[in-house]
Amino acid sequence: MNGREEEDRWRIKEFAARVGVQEVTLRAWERRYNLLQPERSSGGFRLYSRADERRIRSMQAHMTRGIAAAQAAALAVAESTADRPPPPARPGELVDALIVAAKSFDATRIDLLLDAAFARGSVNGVREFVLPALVEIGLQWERGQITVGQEHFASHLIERRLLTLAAGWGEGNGPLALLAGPSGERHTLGLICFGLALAERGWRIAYLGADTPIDQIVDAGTSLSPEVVVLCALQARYLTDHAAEIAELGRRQHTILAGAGATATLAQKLGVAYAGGDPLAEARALAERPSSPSSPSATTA
Amino acid sequence: MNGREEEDRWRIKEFAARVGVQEVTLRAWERRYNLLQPERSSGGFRLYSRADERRIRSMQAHMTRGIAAAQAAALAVAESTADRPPPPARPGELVDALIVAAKSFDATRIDLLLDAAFARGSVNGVREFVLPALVEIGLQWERGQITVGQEHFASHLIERRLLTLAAGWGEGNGPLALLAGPSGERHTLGLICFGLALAERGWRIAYLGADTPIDQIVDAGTSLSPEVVVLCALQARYLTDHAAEIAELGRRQHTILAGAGATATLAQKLGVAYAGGDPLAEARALAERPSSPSSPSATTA
DNA sequence: CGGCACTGTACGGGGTTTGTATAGAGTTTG
DNA sequence: CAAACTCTATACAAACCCCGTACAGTGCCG
Repeated sequence: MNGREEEDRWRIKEFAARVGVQEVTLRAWERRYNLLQPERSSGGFRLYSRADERRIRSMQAHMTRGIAAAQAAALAVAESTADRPPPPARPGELVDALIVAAKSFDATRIDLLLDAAFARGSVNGVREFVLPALVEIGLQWERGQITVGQEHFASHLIERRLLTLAAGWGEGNGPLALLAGPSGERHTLGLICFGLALAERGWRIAYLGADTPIDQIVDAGTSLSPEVVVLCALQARYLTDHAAEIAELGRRQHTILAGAGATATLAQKLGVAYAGGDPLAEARALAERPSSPSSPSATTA
Repeated sequence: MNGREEEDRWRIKEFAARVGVQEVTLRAWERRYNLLQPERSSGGFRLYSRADERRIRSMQAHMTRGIAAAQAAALAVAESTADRPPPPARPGELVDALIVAAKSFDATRIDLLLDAAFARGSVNGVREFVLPALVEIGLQWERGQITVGQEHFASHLIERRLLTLAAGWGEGNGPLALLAGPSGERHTLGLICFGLALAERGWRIAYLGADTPIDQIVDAGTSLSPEVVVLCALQARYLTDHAAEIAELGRRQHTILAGAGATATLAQKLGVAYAGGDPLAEARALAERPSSPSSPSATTA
């Protein structure tokens, strides 16, 4: 974390744990894709560096986008070889710059920053930048370092930008996902991220936005017959307030609860699925599922 | 900004899911229509590129309009083979080329064309190219010669590009203009053009974007105290819905209504100014006015 | 009505990719 | 020195993918 390039070196076991890839697999990737070039100890042990970690992470990011291992590795290598004069200023700096821009109502600047954030692909931008920025903005707001207007301004712009990124996500012929926030809920960003991640995998998104009455969601559901319906709420009450309707919805459509307001137990009680974590990871899991399970009853807990 | 050569490559399964066409069918289209030319992995697996995706989407767009597969494929191939290298010089040709690029979902090509359009200055590019292109796109859309998806695709790209052009328009010492679209309004291009024209004449721009709640505009207005506030809406109701607040805003700041949704009578009723025409001309007129009229009451009809 | 072209899909035999397992031998470390 | 770690090389199996051919449904035409 401190500015200097610490000469960290990890042996394979620790490195494997660090990046979440099995040791065998690390060796295979090194051999097959030439992805890693760890130094060696005098006795021949691999010593991985931060650069290796970056390559692994990059490869993983590409794989979550649905690119096969070999191609993902090639991309990761190309990236790390390419001259990168504008090192995507570590996320923290971007977030700070964003806050400054928000304080002076400088939408153009914010858009530029978002450009930088998304330069490496929208999903990565969201994960590394947008989500952290939102957290930070929320914190500053709580601490009174930023006004409601500024907070709205920034999140509104981010939302608009994400929606721009989402241009045409309703087009095409991929499987269809219906996204909505139940009525009362006003936050859309989690929902949009979910949608972006799915769209990146070729899904078609029907986006109803936040604060949508359940019956309207049901309506849309029956008329569009999507592969899946995603309800995202940051507070449980927006879901529990409509428990009966949601359960009913779940009986007709494959339905998923997401967002901080959702819990596995609640989902189970309502007989619907639950996506608890990071929207990006959840979307990937969903995209990888065997598609169209004709009986929409699985309460995958 | 867009020199990325790190091209994604998808294997057939992912690609099929992405474009919503079965794998068998993809192979058939490749064989029968010569639509796709995927690279091959060393072992012979197909590796599809973005260009392939564009061709598929273009073909699908044609098919949804009722054209048979073979013809649709031929059209898609023709579009993708169309004059790629020569970035045309005459405005009319540029517009045509843009439409072609939009039809084949070719973002890179559109960016290239915009490059050419803006080579002689942003405002000229806007007047001679972007505005005519938007008009033409609208016409083709009405005539059913272009799909909604293609239209959105193009206008989002143009918007993003214009905003990039607008980088730094908030800096300097000129008079400050605050630009915003009232909530509900989602179109930004007119607003941005207005801002670009003002910026060209030395104005500083604070850009809040479209779909901004009025109270937030007021907020920003009091904190930035601009020379003028410009509200742009394509439909009258976005203005009339907030008549009272706008009138109130007009009492504090020199306020201008613009866009097709604004009318002289409406402006007069709200006690604010009105800019009826082409954004570029209006911006010029505004810039030429004797600045800071200390009594913000002129309802220039 | 019988061809006929067009299209999307099915099948089966045979390669590829990729994560993981195993075995035997060497290295680090307390 | 022994326990814990690693190394290389080889081997697998599951999931993927390739190709050629065949087939059924549809719409068109003589």
